[in-house]
Amino acid sequence: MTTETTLHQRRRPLTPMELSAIPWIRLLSAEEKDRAVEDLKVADASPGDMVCRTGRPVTYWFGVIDGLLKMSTDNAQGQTMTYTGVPPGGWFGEGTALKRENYRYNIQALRKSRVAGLHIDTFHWLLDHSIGFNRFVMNQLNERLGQFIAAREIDRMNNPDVRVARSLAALFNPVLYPGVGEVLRITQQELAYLVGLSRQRVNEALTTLAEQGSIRVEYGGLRVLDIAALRSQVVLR
DNA sequence: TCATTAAATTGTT
DNA sequence: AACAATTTAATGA
Repeated sequence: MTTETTLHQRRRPLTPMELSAIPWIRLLSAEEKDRAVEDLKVADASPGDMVCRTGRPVTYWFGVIDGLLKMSTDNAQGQTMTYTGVPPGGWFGEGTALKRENYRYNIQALRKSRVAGLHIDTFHWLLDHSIGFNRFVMNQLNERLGQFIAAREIDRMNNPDVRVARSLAALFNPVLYPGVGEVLRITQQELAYLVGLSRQRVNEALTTLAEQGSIRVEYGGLRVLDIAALRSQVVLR
């Protein structure tokens, strides 16, 4: 089930195409950019691969170039709690990286993904030198706070259609996940894992949302037509 | 490039 | 959980 392959193997430098998928690069000065690019590494993760584990010391600040990751923790009872999915353009772990603590969650690939890593020392160097980078991180922290508050609401809702809608709205967040365009590449099975519902129920919810005109269901992905409608889903019955 | 085949994903029960 | 239908990806001429 859980492959032990980690990012520490199979690391390689970035291609120009991959660099363009990193949202904060453009905010740096030439000197800062050189330093960041020199340090950046990418690795391919297969489904089930752990990108980082709870309790491990932070060595990298991670971002998703392509694919889909899952952020979760295991509670005392041994049950896995999934917090959110991380689609392309998403960067995470800055909270723990700031404090040089240990990772507080597991990050696992849901599908074949390409993950970038910036060493924590370079992360701190950028914080010390780049205003643009600071702005990015601050914005990121603020946006994520809003998302986690929204996530609490989602958890307290029992209506599956609304849960799916709100979770989707979160994944389509353009600030946190600028790599996601009009179409989010995600299978209904993957969404089911993230939301904690059966694939059948997710399929039903997606059909309902499509009928309402807020999304369009496509093979291997979902197209957003009305993000506001997704966010403001109300429990109807 | 095209046709065939295998694999993945979806829709439904 | 199982199944058929549909779409995409892979293969090889």
